[in-house]
Amino acid sequence: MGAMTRAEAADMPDDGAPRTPDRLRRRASRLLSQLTVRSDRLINEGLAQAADARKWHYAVLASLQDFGPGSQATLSGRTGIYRSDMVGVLNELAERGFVERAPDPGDRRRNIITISAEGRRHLRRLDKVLDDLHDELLAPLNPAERDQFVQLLTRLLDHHARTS
Amino acid sequence: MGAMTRAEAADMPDDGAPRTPDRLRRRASRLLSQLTVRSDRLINEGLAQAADARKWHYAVLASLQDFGPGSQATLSGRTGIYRSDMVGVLNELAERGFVERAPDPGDRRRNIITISAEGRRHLRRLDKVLDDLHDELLAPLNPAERDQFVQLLTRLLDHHARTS
DNA sequence: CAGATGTCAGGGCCACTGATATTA
DNA sequence: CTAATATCAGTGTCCCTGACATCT
Repeated sequence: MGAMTRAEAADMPDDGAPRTPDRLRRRASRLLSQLTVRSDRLINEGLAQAADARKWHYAVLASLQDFGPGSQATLSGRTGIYRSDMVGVLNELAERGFVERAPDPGDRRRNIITISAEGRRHLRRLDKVLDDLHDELLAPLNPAERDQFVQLLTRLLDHHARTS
Repeated sequence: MGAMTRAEAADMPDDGAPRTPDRLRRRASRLLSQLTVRSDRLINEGLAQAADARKWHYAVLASLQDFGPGSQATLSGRTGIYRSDMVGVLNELAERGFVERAPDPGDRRRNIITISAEGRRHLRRLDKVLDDLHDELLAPLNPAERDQFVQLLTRLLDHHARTS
């Protein structure tokens, strides 16, 4: 190999900073992205199969139910969905009669999005499906640990949401 | 409007299962994906800027350093990078002289990937950069909480890795 | 033959950018 | 004029599939 004169075997602690053999498994960023892939798949497949829905549907409907009607830009801010992607999500929800999109008479640039009675019914269903899916997602943790996990995630997210 | 005859205000607890007003903020799946977006961006931008690297580079180099040389399929298994994407990553690493790709004399389907002395040097640099970036990522947590967080993530990931 | 390997082409999802027409 | 809004077109990344030639 040529460079082997100085740095020999792969498990010698003198060159490559081996620390502990599982640095790959301990990096929080890697754990996060790998777990999120599984979580997203679990949620999306579960919602698709049990309610013909996507996670965006839930975000929009819950935002409407909990904070009232709003423009698409407002919903974008509440849910974290991009304005450009919001159009498609609302089309899907409006097609199924879960929301209504009406022009704002006071500001004709805006649409005012409202949740319908069917939308509320659908939201209740989604909440039940999501409860089950989160039970599966968090299965290895007991209730106290689940709270702890959510609390840690929240603190991290809040910090980085304000920062950026 | 029109369905408003039956189900009135958006904050009435009788139809849409309002529980607590922040159901959107408490769903672990949402916290996970939102935090992962920030984390991935932090890591990728940090690595790009400080070391002209991507996170895949770290995964491959650390795997080689900690577990020794291997075929591309082996590395794929160790790092979680898809075989189809591994090609490109190894091309980038080989271009910069961090790994060497040599045909396996014992099995001519395989390439054996080896980390070079320069690769080891680069890996040490990446580890330092990643330490700083994780310090930023986990800034709101004290050391005990960071361990706890990593431990919770590990348990969840292990559970879902075995399941699927 | 079945099966593993490296490679390439491409799909789908998602975060994100940029442009445009409309309106305030 | 500027700024905001809804919309559309398109980019880049990542996870993943499918196909192929080569080799065991």
